[in-house]
Amino acid sequence: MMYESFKLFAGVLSNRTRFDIVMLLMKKEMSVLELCSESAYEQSRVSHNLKCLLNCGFVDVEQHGRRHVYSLNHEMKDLISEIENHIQLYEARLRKCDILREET
Amino acid sequence: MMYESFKLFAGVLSNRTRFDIVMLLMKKEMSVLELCSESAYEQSRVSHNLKCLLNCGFVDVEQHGRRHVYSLNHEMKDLISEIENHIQLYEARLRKCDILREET
DNA sequence: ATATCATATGACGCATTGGTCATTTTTAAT
DNA sequence: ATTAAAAATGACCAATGCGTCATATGATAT
Repeated sequence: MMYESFKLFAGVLSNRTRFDIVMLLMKKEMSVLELCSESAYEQSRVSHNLKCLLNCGFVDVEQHGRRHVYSLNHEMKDLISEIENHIQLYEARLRKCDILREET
Repeated sequence: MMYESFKLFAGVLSNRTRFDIVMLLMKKEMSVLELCSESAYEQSRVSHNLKCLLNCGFVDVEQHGRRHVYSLNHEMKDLISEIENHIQLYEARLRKCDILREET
């Protein structure tokens, strides 16, 4: 079981589009179009990936008129910011292994 | 940059074969054949994935005669056991969302 | 030197994933 | 009721990832 949930978690976030969306939603809740303009990804792309995030419990939606406002699930928010810390550690370790290129 | 390292980390572990190998190496260091028999994966499969794990800094090798003994990078070991804790949290959350099926 | 054991590598094929385009659904405004 | 705005969906295609099979490399023992 452990693995299924890890795979789900990792799979969701190891995609640039979804990762970016999640990071945007870390700041504030947004509608689909707002996410589009902030991310510069096209609408259907954002929608498809929001659906995925919704299915996996990463985000919640609330509908106001014709805007669907997406927010990061507040429990996920905590979890993700903790993961962020770990990743920074991991980054440092990867650099030691010369896996990651230095930024230009 | 953050994303690249996350993707690397997540990508490596969101594969059943590698995940299993890592979990086996959490217990003790092993040769390729030992990993094969413990995991029931065939040799080339294990080798390919060990190479990946090696490239990403997850594991180290030491050669004794014709045995190549793989061990979990000790820094990674800490990191992974911390991640394990988070995943348990995440699992609980996913269950609340009815994403994960109950075990049979 | 040859045979055998342990591991690594390469090439190929299948399956999965993800993005795009076009279209549809839903809601609000006039 | 029609139009326009906002979001969702479906189908298709391209790219990627992964496992398998066959083969190669390296190391030890005889």
